[in-house]
Amino acid sequence: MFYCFRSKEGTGKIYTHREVTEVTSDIFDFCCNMTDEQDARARALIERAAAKWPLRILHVLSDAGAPLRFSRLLERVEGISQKVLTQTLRTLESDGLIIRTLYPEIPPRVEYELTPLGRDLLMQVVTLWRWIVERLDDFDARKAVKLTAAV
Amino acid sequence: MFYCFRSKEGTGKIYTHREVTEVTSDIFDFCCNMTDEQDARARALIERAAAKWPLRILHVLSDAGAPLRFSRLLERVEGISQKVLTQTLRTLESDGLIIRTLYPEIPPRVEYELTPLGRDLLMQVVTLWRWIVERLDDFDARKAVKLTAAV
DNA sequence: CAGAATCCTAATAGATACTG
DNA sequence: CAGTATCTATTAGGATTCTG
Repeated sequence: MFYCFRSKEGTGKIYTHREVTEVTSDIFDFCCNMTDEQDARARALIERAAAKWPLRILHVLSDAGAPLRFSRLLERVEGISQKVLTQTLRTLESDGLIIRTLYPEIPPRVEYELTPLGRDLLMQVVTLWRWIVERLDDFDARKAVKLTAAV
Repeated sequence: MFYCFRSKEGTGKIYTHREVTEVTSDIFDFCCNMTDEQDARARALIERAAAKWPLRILHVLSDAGAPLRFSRLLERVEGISQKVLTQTLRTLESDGLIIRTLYPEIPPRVEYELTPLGRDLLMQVVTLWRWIVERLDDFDARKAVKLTAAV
């Protein structure tokens, strides 16, 4: 998704900021100050979380307010295939966003539920989603203006 | 990316919230109150913006602090091909995130620059990115705990 | 210079059948 | 029930060539 936000001008130094973007410089200082390891890990993490289904699954789990079985998830996450659901749940689990609990009965029962981290990540993303929905009408080439003209 | 955050239980009603998720209910009320059109448009928009290259391109433009020519973008967005850069720029332009200016000289010169909307979207996303980087060590299955146990 | 057009591949998703 | 295994279809993206 986001891919490396660090500036990679050889040394990794950030490009010079002009007046017009000065307001954002602390944000990009943060990008610049990440270590290579942080950058790589965050990048991999977000690449996984921003894939087609993960956030939808987190939302369904949050909505349910209780652990859900595999088959319930398959019903509620409309359009997902069983294979992809399995794959995605495994990834979410290994990232610590959900917990998988196996009850060794016959037939087997498996329940998935959010972790606090998973819930918090979802809330962060919904905040971004809300920001976008509120400005939906602005995302239009006909309303585009140059930064320099606007400041 | 995020895909439909609305609950689609037939009528579109939101699932009942249990105590444990009550804190998030206003956020999900927002999801629930979106119209179908808002949902579809936001979904399409985010699907485009969350693709492999768009945010990287916005960041390079922001970093530059000035309009950049096509060939400069091709250099600075490391790893992108000419075809994909062209495609992505067209999409960003039609969403009002960047402005393309053609100077009809010979040879032709084309400059791309951020719009205020593009800059703001980038900042929103970087905010999310920062939130994630700060919690990077928590994204680990070994640290996962159940929500009910944690609250 | 800034692209358009074409061809090609590599990764993903979907569908289906099978199993502890 | 909750998967795994296998195959096919789709598609994003890369490499190359060409042009106003």
